[in-house]
Amino acid sequence: MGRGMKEARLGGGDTRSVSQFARVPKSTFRAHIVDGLRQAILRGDMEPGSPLIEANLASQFGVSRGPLREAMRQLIDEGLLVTVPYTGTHVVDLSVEDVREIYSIRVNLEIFAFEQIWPRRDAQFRDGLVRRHEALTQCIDAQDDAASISAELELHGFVYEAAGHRILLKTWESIRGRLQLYWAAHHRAHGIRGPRRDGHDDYVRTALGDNFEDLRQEITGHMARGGSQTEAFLASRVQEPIAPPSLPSAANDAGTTAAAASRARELSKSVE
Amino acid sequence: MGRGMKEARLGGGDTRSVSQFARVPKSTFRAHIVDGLRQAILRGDMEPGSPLIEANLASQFGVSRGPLREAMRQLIDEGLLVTVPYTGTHVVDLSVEDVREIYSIRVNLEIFAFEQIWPRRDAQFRDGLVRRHEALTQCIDAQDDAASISAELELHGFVYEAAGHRILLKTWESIRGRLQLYWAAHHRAHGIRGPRRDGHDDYVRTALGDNFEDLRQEITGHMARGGSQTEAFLASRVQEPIAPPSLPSAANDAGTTAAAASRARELSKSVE
DNA sequence: AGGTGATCGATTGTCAACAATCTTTCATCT
DNA sequence: AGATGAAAGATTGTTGACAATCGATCACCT
Repeated sequence: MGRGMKEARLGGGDTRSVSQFARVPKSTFRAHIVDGLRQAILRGDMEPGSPLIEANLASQFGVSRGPLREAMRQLIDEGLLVTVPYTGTHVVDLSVEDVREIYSIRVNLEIFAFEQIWPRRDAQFRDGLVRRHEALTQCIDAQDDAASISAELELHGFVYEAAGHRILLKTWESIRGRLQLYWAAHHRAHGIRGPRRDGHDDYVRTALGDNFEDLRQEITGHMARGGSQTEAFLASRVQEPIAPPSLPSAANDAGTTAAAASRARELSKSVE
Repeated sequence: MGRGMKEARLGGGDTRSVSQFARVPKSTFRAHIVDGLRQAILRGDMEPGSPLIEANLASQFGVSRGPLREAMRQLIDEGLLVTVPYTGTHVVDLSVEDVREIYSIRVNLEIFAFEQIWPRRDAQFRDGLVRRHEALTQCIDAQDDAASISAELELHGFVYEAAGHRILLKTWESIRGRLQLYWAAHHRAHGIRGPRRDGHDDYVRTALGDNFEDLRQEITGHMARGGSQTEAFLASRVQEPIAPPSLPSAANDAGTTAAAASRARELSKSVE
């Protein structure tokens, strides 16, 4: 049926017309779907725990199941989806332990990022940081919570990008998705989100200052504040997945498949 | 064909099963191929930079291209393969910068791992560490270089497992592959590998001691030694790329997430 | 000769159908 | 009734064929 419609779809959905001489990204359906799906998940179009069925998503994206499966596989590796063979794939439902881990390793990674860039901080770095801080403040003033989440992630993410450390950046990106996912859920549940308007003033100030130790302490404290707030919220939920076995190397489990599947009620809304 | 095999890989997690009622064997061709391919790559069956063609591998594994593609996609995400759409997929060829990044972040992650487990070190931890250290020493004495590499990775990996931090562990695993890949190449090129027999004595001693600061310095020094040795090797070979002529270490990333990393990195330098 | 454009082979991307497996439902038995 | 087991429906896993793209080769034009 749709063999000949590929070109039209490809040209229509892409927004890369103004590149001066930038390498045109070789387009693949898979790449587009990864972006679209990730965006849909992070935007909260599908609640944590809700199932994703390949056939539906494939038709919604207008492609066949092949490319869609590969895209899903990538999001699984990113930690945004969890899957059980022959059974189903769901949006990840973060446990208290997960969020705790994210915050704890964030402290470590972000300090490492600053170690990398500390002697190389220049005007460009300063401007980038300040600009993103201002953007964040404006979003908070406008009480646009979704934008505030993105702006805060942009602010922190800028440090990772500026560090010029590819492995570090990739690690951050794999964490960022889940962090954003959690913040979105937190926001939906609590109505209002938490970042105070001056929550990042000290962060930016010490980041541009001359005392690394001050920055280290600020980051530690910053994360501790976010972490405790986070855990309080998660603890208030009754969900509480299975306690991991008391040993290291606890395999991650999406909880009992029956519970997860039956709990999944809201089917996927339109994704586009 | 036979479907009832073993080994299952849940998304993101490892194929570990613990309790007596562990989730069993749901088999997937993809899971088997991922393991087999990874093993082949790490074992050095295919040189860094050599191409992987889907049709050949598919017939070689006795499956169709679908599952094989998904398996390759996972190894791409792990950083063991690099791909260019419509063009080809190759075993990653690490650059000096890559190895430098690996070593630098290893210092950070391993110290973090010890921070996590430091107050919880018990007899089991001590035994595990000592046992792996002995295994490593034996491999070195036997002059079995391949086994030495695995043993050394087992020793360090044990710390990450014992930390009980899933994100940390996954990050380590994503690094471990490339590290092993590099060590194998190093070994093939130099004939003999480098770890002195007593190279880890101080490491294990401080890891089981009472002074965290000593351990921190030992790890930093340990990695610095490995790193400098590494860079000397890579620098010596920088003028002589491998057999495949038009090769890649310049722009080795796919149109997926890795592209974003490199793109962001370039952006931080260029104007905007 | 040097550059230019078409052609061919090889490889990856995509599709639609088929097979295996899981979950649920419902009839059956104790 | 409660448990047990078989059939049905739904979803994922797998396959082989087809289409799009890339790189190299070679004829052709200036």
